[in-house]
Amino acid sequence: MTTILDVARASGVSVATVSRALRGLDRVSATTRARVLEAATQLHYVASPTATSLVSGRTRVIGVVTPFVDRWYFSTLISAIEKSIRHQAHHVLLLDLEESPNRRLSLTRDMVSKRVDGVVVLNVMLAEQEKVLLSDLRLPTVTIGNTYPGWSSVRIDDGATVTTAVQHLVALGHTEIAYIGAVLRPEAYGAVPRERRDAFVQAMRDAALPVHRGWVRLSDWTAGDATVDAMMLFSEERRPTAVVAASDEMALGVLAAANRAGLRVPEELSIIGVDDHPLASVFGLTTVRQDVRAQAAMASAMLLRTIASPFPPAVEGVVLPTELMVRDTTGPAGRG
Amino acid sequence: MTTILDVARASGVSVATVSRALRGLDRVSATTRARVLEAATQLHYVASPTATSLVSGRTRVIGVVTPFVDRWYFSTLISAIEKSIRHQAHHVLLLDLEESPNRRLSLTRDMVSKRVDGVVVLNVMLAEQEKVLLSDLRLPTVTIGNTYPGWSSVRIDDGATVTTAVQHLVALGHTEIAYIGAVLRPEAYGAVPRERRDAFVQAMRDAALPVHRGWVRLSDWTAGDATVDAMMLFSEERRPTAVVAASDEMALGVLAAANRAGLRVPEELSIIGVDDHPLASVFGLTTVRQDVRAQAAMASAMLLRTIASPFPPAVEGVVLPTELMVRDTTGPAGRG
DNA sequence: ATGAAAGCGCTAACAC
DNA sequence: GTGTTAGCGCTTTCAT
Repeated sequence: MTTILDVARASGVSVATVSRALRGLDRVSATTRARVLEAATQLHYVASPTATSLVSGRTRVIGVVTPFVDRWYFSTLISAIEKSIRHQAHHVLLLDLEESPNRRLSLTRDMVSKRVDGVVVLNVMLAEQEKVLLSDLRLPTVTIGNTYPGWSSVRIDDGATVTTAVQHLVALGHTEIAYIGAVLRPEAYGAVPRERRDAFVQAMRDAALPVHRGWVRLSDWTAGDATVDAMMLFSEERRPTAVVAASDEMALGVLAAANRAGLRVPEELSIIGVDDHPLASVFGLTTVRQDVRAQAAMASAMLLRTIASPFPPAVEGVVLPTELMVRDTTGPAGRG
Repeated sequence: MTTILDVARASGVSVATVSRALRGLDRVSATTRARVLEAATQLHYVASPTATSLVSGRTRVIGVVTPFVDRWYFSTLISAIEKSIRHQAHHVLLLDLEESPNRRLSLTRDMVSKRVDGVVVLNVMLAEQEKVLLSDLRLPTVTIGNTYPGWSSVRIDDGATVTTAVQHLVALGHTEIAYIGAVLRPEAYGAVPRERRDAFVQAMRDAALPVHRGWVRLSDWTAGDATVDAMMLFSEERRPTAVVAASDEMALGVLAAANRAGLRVPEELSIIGVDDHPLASVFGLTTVRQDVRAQAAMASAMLLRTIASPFPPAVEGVVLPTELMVRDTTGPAGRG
């Protein structure tokens, strides 16, 4: 490994000058700088991030706290965060809290302490202790999806997504509407599932429509689970004419179930999701779109700004818009 | 931030003793160790990874070089790698090479130099220069999917997946078989697309079946692209009775296209994919399964072993088995 | 404009 | 068993 000392020797100056020259600081003559750069390139010199961090106290690493890394919403956020910060020479350290299907890891001090300059929390429901940890450490924190007092956040209006979905169906004349996507594990998914579920109930009430017993199904937020739920729904005597799924992945599960049950979509069953997952357009799924990458970009920018700023972090809450994408899985009621 | 010195003062010993005590080394009396531990806990002490790295020369960070982070195959690998190394107190640094739809970043010296202890390369086709870089840096490297001389690898027999798929269809009596998943950008996807495509042609030849002009479709390895390709296929006079897709995501795209074109599956069209994507079982997609998480676990274990070993890395090439999963999208030919 | 030297927080070699 | 001390590779005063 070539060190700064090697470069210094090769260019006949001191390490201090090399440091200045390479970082583009003042008080280095043009000729010296050229010489140093030459030597550095020659020797393939890269400053040790470790040593730089030790002296500067900054790691240029952002911790991304996430309940999953292999689900679309989360991997898309992670991807977009990385792309937003790479240009500022920052890196992503994965802080994956997934442990097993029914348990998650706690965010602990040794995961973040002296390791990261800031944290982006992706839609997990943090325990009090975990929040205290980040606060104690004075780590600038921005959340995506959830909100916590004292921290900046970027999100969509989750209730509104489902309200929009219900209103779309109501406008099509549907009255028999079921909902898939209530939640089993709030600590893994944050407040979003509850918000969407509550919004469903409220929107139905606002439309003076009944919410049938058993038509608000629990689900573990996966397509497979949603398929099972939908099959239950379809196997009963009285069937809904439309289903609102709290995510597109679940909506696809419902679509698959409908296919299997021989229900024509949308003639006999309308389906609407939330997200605009890449497969939504492929399957012609009507959905309420959210811009996941934009949320990641905003959150990253806010975090980097806070880290760079000498002032105490300003708390801002950004709510990004969503958009109804009418495609082929929703249609007028009463054609079955 | 509390440092080792704080702990030393609090427990009335030297920093050296604190260091030994906390790391469970010999030559520390039980009582002293207890006192140090007590103080450390009290003060919420966590050793600075930065300082430790500087002196040890090891970062306990593994770089994961990937062409995408938000696609199923890659995010699943990343997730599984993280879970395999977290127990050994190692972390994942994302080295995301995705830049824009049609270009990727180069792996550069400053991404890895002095930053990571080893690298897992996920199915990217590295340029000569990038390989030389990793070799120069003497970074232990394990690849998943691709193989390179001199590096250990974990993969499946990509050709065999497609051969299995073709043979399954042939056994069902199909003779008019199309293929979706040839490749546009080898540098982004590695050798896999070509291997699968070649295997298709060979398997057809072995079965004495013709490969029709235009029935080996290019695709950018996404469901959306596959849908477009499939629609082209379906719009022609002569239609295949079966389609082999090089991935499940593409197979789902074909399925969506079939739905749209009003083709009954599997009566009028059989579809088979590769992967066993979570949505494959949901949609009843017949596929050739690969165990992505197992590949990640093996590769991680090999890499960690190499890093820990004082000996020069042994090069091993592991090939994991695949398995035909017959579901509902394939059926006998000639029922359309 | 440049250099000498202190120090970031820790580990390891050596002394006692 | 425990302490002293010399670095690890950089940045940053402070001299000159």
